[in-house]
Amino acid sequence: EKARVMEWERQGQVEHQSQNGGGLYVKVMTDEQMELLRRQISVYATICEQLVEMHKAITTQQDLAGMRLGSLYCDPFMTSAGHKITSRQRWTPTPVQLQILEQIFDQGNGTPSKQKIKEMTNELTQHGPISETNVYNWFQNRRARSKRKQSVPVQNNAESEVETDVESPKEKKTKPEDIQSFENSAPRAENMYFQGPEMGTEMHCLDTQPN
Amino acid sequence: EKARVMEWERQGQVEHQSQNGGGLYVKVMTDEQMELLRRQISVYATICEQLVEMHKAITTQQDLAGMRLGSLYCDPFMTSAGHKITSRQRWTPTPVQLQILEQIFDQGNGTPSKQKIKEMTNELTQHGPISETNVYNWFQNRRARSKRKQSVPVQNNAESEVETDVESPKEKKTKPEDIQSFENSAPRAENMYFQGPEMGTEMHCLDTQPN
DNA sequence: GATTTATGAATGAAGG
DNA sequence: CCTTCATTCATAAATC
Repeated sequence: EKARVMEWERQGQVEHQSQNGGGLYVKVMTDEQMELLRRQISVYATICEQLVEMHKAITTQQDLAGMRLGSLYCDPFMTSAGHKITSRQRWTPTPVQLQILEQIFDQGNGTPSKQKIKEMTNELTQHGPISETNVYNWFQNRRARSKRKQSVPVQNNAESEVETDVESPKEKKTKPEDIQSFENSAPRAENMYFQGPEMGTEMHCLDTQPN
Repeated sequence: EKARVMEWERQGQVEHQSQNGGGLYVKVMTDEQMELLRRQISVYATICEQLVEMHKAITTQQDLAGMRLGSLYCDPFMTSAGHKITSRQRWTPTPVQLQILEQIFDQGNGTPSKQKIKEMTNELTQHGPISETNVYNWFQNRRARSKRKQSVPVQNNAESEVETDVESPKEKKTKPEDIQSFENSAPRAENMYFQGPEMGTEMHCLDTQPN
């Protein structure tokens, strides 16, 4: 039942749109499925809101006592896949950092100058460890990869080698610019974009000020 | 407006399926949009889990139990949901594709150029769904893993440590020690808020599974 | 059907 | 900038 949300992903038919000569695969979902999704998302939104509120209240009232409970959360489930915590040897942007970076990136002001990077780094430091090199690399990678960011049409190959006479259904990476503009049409995406699993690394240290 | 998440609903095309005689309207979304949605949901799921865990820890510890937030744990899907709510489908090579790929790989022609990948993809499409990205990834992984396989079975002498000595044959590897200056300091919970909790309206307490 | 393994994919960093 | 590599994550497949 937990996978109900994305159920449509599996049962949804795959439509072959043969417009423009080049085929384009798209997923199809019914209104029912969409409504289901909408509800599920709403649930999450509400829960998050409530939890955040509560947590705020609790930590505030607890702040008086000056209790430190940071390390207490460490284990619960930041290891969603049962991995070791200490294995990080390379920088990983915190959710907040990611948000900020994405935001700046979306402003499309091309390559950030060295000066700008310095500023950014300075700002981002407030949200976690980061270096100018990290920022620089991030922008490099982000730009480079935004080009082939086209969604990979991963379709299940239920049966082996069906001779589908398709030409090249998944090559919609015609122009990077097109994709770019397409991405812009999904506005708030970046604001919510935290890449789940890594988040735990930051969250568990909820104590605001280690004295 | 709380319906931002469903933005794709507006931009997605609407397909008219005239099957069954009676027309049936369905929404259409691209893979990219779907991936976006998936991530958004994943974000919520993770945040919820985190918050719940933290909250549990706090309330358990201080035991003052003044606030009754137990109702928040009541959600049926929270406990079992997690990251599993949104699952990504991934490409799996068909036997024939795999065979071809292995064959090409064995020819030792190192890194396949972009052009070569395109050709291969084109060829492999005859034997099942596949994209250039898939091919690219496959070669990357194949090479990386064949390299790693080599370095492992080298030790057969008087050996005592068999746990952390599987270093890659590189010497420029970073320090194995995790002297990382303590993950991150204090990412306040507020930082995790997303500017759109207002999208939940019709939902309050879960237990919504339309089962 | 719960765990473990194999492997496709994501990404930070280095090289050119 | 672009490409490549190393590492990690997530999940399909395999195993128990």
